[in-house]
Order: sequence, then C-alpha cells, then structure tokens
Amino acid sequence: MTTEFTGQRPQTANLEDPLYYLSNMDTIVSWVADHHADLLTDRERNRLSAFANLGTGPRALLTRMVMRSGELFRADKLRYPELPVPEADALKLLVQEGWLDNSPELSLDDLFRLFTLAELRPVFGGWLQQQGHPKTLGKAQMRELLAEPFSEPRPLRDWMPDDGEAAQVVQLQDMALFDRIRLMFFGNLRQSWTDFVLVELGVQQFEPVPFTPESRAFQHRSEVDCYLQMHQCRERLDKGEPAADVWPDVPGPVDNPWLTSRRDRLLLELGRQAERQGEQELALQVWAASGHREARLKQLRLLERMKRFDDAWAIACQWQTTQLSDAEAQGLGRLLKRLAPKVGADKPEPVDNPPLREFTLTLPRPDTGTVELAAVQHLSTEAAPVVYVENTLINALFGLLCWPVIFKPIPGAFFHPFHIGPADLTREDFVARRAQAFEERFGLLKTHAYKQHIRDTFRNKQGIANPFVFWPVLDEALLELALHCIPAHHLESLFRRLLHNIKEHRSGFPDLIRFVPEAEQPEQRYEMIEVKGPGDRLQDHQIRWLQFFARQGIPASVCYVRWDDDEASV
DNA sequence: CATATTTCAG
DNA sequence: TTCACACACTCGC
DNA sequence: GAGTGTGTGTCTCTGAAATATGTC
Ligand SMILES: [Mn+2]
Ligand SMILES: [Mn+2]
Repeated sequence: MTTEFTGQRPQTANLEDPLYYLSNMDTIVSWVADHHADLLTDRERNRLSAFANLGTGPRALLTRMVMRSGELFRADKLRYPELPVPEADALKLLVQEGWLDNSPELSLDDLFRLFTLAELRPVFGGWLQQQGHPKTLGKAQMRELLAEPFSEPRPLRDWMPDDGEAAQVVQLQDMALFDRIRLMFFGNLRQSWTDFVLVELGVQQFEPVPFTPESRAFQHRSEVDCYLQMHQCRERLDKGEPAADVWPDVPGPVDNPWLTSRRDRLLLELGRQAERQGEQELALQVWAASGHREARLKQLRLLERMKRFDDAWAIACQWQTTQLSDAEAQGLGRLLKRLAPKVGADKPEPVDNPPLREFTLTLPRPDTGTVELAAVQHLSTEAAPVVYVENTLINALFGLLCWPVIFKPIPGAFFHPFHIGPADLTREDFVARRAQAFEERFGLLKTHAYKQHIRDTFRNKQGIANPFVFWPVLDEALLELALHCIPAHHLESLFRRLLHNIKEHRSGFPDLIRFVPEAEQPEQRYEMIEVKGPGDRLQDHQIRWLQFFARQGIPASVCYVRWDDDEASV
C-alpha cells in the first residue's frame, strides 16, 4: 500500500488501516519535502529522506513516539502489536540510525516522570530513611526532598545500579525537526497529527477550500525560525522564567505582519511579567517595542505611575495623531484626561457618549445557575422569548451570510485541509482583499434574498467549522426568530462594524436577546440585553457595542440584577 | 480500596 | 493550551 | 471610576488504562 498523498491535497488515512498514523505521518513528511524543501537545511532534508527510507516497523514506532508527549520513553512501555517487527528490533535499528539515544542523561524530574512511585521507593527509600524521613512519602514530596542532593543528571544505570534488568530508556533525537515540519505544514503549533484522525472520525469537518500546491504558511526559513524562537520564549515565560532572562532571546523586529503581531503579543506578555517581577524599566522598554494596543496603554499607565508625566504625555499625544481603533481611542482618552492636569495642558474635549438604556431587576437568588439564566427565567414569556446568546448569534448570522467570502480561495489564505478559517482573518488587509465579495453579500441584505441564503447555508454547511459559527447553540427555531425579528438594515450595520475590526468587534455583544415577533414596528421586534449581576460592571468592548447600538437606533439595554435577599445593597 | 488526574488511542 | 467573561481586590479622588 | 489579577467554562470527542493520592 502506498503512503504517498494522492492528487492535490494531503489525504487522511482510513482508520481501518492499523498503521493509519504512519500513513498520516508519511503524508506530512512528503508534503513538506515536496513543497518546503527550500526552507530546510541539507541536514534536515537528509534526515527526512532517511526517515522515508526506514523500514515500516521502525518508521511506525518512531512515529508513535513523536506523537506521544515528551522525548523520553521506557522501552518496556512501547507496546504496539500492529508493528510488523518486534519492538526490540525496531528500537535497535532506530538507535543504530541515530533517531534514538539509548543511554540518555536523566534528570531527577525525568526519572520521576518515567517511573512509578512503587518503582522509585526501593531506589531512594534507604537514603530518605537515613535522613530521617518517613517511608510513606508521596511522589511529589519525595521529589522535593531529593531535588537538591540529586540535581545532577545521570544515565539510568547510575540511578538504578541494583536493578539488573532496569528498563531501558531511549530519547528521541530529532523532535525539533518533527515540530518544525508540523509547523510548516499547519502554519501553527496548535494543530497536530491528531487533526487527521479527528477528521477521519467525523468529529471535525472542514470546508474543502481549493488551494494550489504552492500555497504555504512560510516563504522564508527565517520566518520559520522566528516563529519557533518566539514560541520557545513564550514557553519559558509560561514556565515562570524571569522576563529579564527571556528578553535577550526574543527575535528583533520582522517585516512580516503576521509574525509582527505574534511578536507584539509576546512582548505584551513579557512586559507584564517584567512588571510583576519588579523590573519596571524592562517593562517600559519591552512595551515600547510592542505595537500591541494593550502594550502601548500599559507603557503609558506605568509611566504615569512612575510620575514621568511628560514622557507619557509626549507618547500619548504622538499616538493620538495616528489612526486609532475604537478601543485605542477609549483607552487613550482616559489617559489623556488624567495626564492633562499633570502637565498643565488643557483638558481634552469630553466626548459626548450616547446614554444607555438601563433597568434594574430584583430577583430571588437562584440556588443554581448563573445570573444570566436567572434573568432569562424572569424576562422570557411566550410572546417574547429571551435567549442567552452572547456573541454567538450575530457572529453566526454573519458567518452564514458571508460563508463564501470567508472561504474564498485567496492565495495564501488556505494551505492545508484543516483550516477553521482563512489564515489572514485577523490581518489588516483581510477585508480589503475581499471587499467586492463582501459588498455582494451585503447587497443581498437589500433584496430579501438574504434570508434564504442564510437558511440554505445553515442546512448545507451544518457542522462544518467556521470561525464565526458555533454550531451547538444554533437551531432552526432561533435562526427563524432572528431572521424575522432583526431588520436587514440593522444586520448590515452590525456586520459592517464587525468587519471594521474583526479581532476587536467579534466579542462584547450583550448576553441576551429578546424577540417580540408580533410587535407592530419592525424595528421593535427585538432587543439585546446585557445582564450585570451585583458587583459586575460593563467591560470596555461591551460599552463600545452598546454605544454603537444607541447611535444606530438598535434596541439594547443594560439590566442590573439585585438579589432580593441582599439587604446591604437596597 | 475509592477517587481524581493524566495519558493514550482511535 | 486560548479566549471571553465574571468576579474580587486595590488605589486615588 | 479605573486598573489589575484570578477563576471558570470551553476549547475538538469519547472511552479506557495507568497511576497518583487520600482515606480507611
Ligand atoms: Mn456575558
Ligand atoms: Mn453580563
């Protein structure tokens, strides 16, 4: 049986093939070798071709190990009856060919991951007893006590000299290469070999978007390196390594907008940790280097707290002259208001924000369930049903109407069969590259044809992944209510604002929507309601949507809930 | 011995 | 191994 | 009011096996 991919796209292997995982691995390896060879070093190319030339048994066993977690394995825990050769033979060959190291140095942590408590007790029991510790320690406590005196890594034989038949431990030698090809294939490190299986099981369905074999996530090796290096930095931060130690290893500015925004996010997080670790100057420096909105605001707030008002004022004024998103304008506005008196400048003109409709409900405290559900319970009637939809409804209507635009086969947007959405969805030029196509979909909103398009898409694309459609919360009844009650020109307003900044505007919608199908005024057939429990308050992006609703005449309000047994707040 | 958590497989 | 949201705590006015 | 940090549900599914941990 051939394991080559057939045709234009990588294929998922049938699960009745006991070596289905090997078939999938071969598919990825040959796809990368065919389409990304110029992004590989000579050594990497040779390694991949050596892999392809391994016998079925060793290749399958190596693949199993690559798919499992970690790089260290006990030979006695590798049991795969589907292999055509004994595991021991396959292992021996993999060691010979340099894919595995059969006597790796093991740290104490490695040892504790590889062996069970019962296996470790005989090894360290004596030593621990000599130190006066009880013999019944748990694994974590044992490791804690041993960490200091046994900090030196050593081979397994030196850890367990008494155990004549101690299990063999092997270490995978080229995990970095397998991660690299996975990254080049998927364009991210979040997806993996398991995507093939989930598709085959039918758990996940993807829109089949045609793409040319030249389509790929990376054009230059330096981009792959940059991605991998930033990923490492992120992992080190997550592990708790000091920001000052990680900062020197963050790649410098790049001219690729996608990698730039990933770098901006990394620097935002690095700055947060720096500040938490008391490194204020480092935080300022890192945030200054990040183009992320939140990084800029944090830089300014920190300067403010350090009483460097003139520095902050200068940066803020400079920033204000650029094109600001709603969120930026909101955050910057608050800062300027506070900074102005400190530097003796005139108070900035107050923005006149539209008033928001508000009302208060006093409800019995529910013994179970959230405040939103309590509000639904109270507000929902036969004639005016209320549904808890948050972001899902408007996003879904948009995703269904604009389905063909979202999955338009634009160069570079799709490059493997497992895309939830186009790779450039949150990039600056996403809409510009599809402007005409979006206008055509919006044109449908003026013709009443849109309802049928949305219904048809709902039925035809059922279950297929779409970045805007969360299928489990949608049903025919909800869809029909929404189509009946929300006027087309309201939908157009909502969708246009959504498109104006997808990343910032796809969330922040009110919790509830109330439908009043029989209302006479077509524009009064629904209302969106944000529920706020005691102690909760509107978030910035919720406020921005609510203000937008108010300006557009879209019915919305804020419902403040009080519990009727709560004396204090009466 | 019962229960929670982690890992793996498909 | 993220994202969106609620909730809890702090500070200065 | 504003900023910050934390917890929670959810993330792409389901079931089984291994093992850590707590209680008796
Ligand atoms: Mn909510
Ligand atoms: Mn709410």
